Amino acid sequence: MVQEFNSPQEEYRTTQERVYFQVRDAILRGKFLPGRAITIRGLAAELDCSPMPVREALRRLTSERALELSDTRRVKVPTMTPEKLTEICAARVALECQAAEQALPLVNEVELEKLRQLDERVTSALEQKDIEQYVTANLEFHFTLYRLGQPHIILSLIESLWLQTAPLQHLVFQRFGVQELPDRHQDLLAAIGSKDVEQVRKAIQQDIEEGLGSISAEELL
Amino acid sequence: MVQEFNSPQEEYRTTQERVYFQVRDAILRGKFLPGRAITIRGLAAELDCSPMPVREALRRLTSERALELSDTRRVKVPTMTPEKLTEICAARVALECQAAEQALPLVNEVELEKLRQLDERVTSALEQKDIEQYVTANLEFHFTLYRLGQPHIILSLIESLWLQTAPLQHLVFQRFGVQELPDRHQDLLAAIGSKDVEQVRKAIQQDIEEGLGSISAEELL
DNA sequence: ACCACTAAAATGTGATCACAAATTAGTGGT
DNA sequence: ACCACTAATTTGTGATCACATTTTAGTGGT
Repeated sequence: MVQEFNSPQEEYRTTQERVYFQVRDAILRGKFLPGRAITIRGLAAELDCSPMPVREALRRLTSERALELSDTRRVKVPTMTPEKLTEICAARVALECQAAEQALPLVNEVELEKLRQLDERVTSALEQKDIEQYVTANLEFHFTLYRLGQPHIILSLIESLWLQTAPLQHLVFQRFGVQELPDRHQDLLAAIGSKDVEQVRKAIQQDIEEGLGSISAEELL
Repeated sequence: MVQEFNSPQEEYRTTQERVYFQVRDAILRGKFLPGRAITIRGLAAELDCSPMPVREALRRLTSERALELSDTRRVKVPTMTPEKLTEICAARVALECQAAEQALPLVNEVELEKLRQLDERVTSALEQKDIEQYVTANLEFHFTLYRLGQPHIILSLIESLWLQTAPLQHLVFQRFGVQELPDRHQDLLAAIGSKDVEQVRKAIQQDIEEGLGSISAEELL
């Protein structure tokens, strides 16, 4: 098993917290396959701790719907269904538009420039077809914007939704690549620059619906 | 300690699940005071099990923000701040409008009648100033509507948001009563009856903002 | 009375153990 | 080869224990 987990650079207060973020990160990076079962003892061995902290971390991730419990109580990466995808899409539009609207008044030239740089990393990753880089940069682009309004509660809801689509997203990218992905960030950046709330909402909605819609079109295994 | 917890009528698959719902229910019914610490061993004794299931249930509720961890790792009922309240308000408007919109096409006469009956329970509870009854009926009214569209993911996000305001709501009701509460359900029912999406959204937004706004006006201790 | 300091009790975290249920491996029969 | 059946292993859950940290109670001094 090579480079499944990142070693934690930050210091965590508890083992459980460390495990939580390590597993969470692994999910976001597509290291788990949907449908594959995850074992407490297995993870504990890999992460060098007792089953105890793993249990709590998995319980936490399960309640965020990043993982799910099978009918036999086993923890696994959820498989996506068209219904779930539609719902996540709708929820993301609702919440991310709200977060962006909240952030908009706080965008100054410095922040806008930071966003432009992040967008360049996204497009550059797209050109090089670097999936890993694309996912990371795209995530940072969106969350850098949303974080401006300091929306703690809404942000954690949005994070939960991203966690839920991450495994599928990686699956699709690995099968079809990232070349077909549209880049709506330009529209978004322009809208932000002109402080046009309605345009920002439209751009975010398009970004989300085109991004996840293209997946919806493919078979969902 | 009298009638703090409901005895579980349904059968749960695990003790942890039973404890989770019991504590969750107690929070919704305002049995915990904001700021008061909750101890694992204390709950375990009250709920007649070992600390183990309690730990996992509390971890779960913490990740839903129904409870929070203090800097010394103790679990307590979160205290509300104006910032959090504003955020929850915005998130609820965004998500509940979405849920209602999704439910709207599925409302038939039977469902509408059920909603009317629930609304009567709400107004009746308001007249009798029965806080317990009002909270329960109001919750059922909203969630009966939202559940129609079968929005699993969005619904659990909304539930999380309601959980977060429950303790404060009870606190305010006990201090000021429920007489001043406006009843926007009539507008909502009318809008639903005429299948007017825009009116439904407006009614929900007003219901939420007036309900939580009146709290915001009071001091938040 | 009030406050700093200390000692005792209680608390959260993590490890280990026991056990029932589920999964996997193995076996024999057709 | 294929499938039903059984045995061995693995798994999740819950209980108990150990320990460092925090909280509370108690004490003495001003």
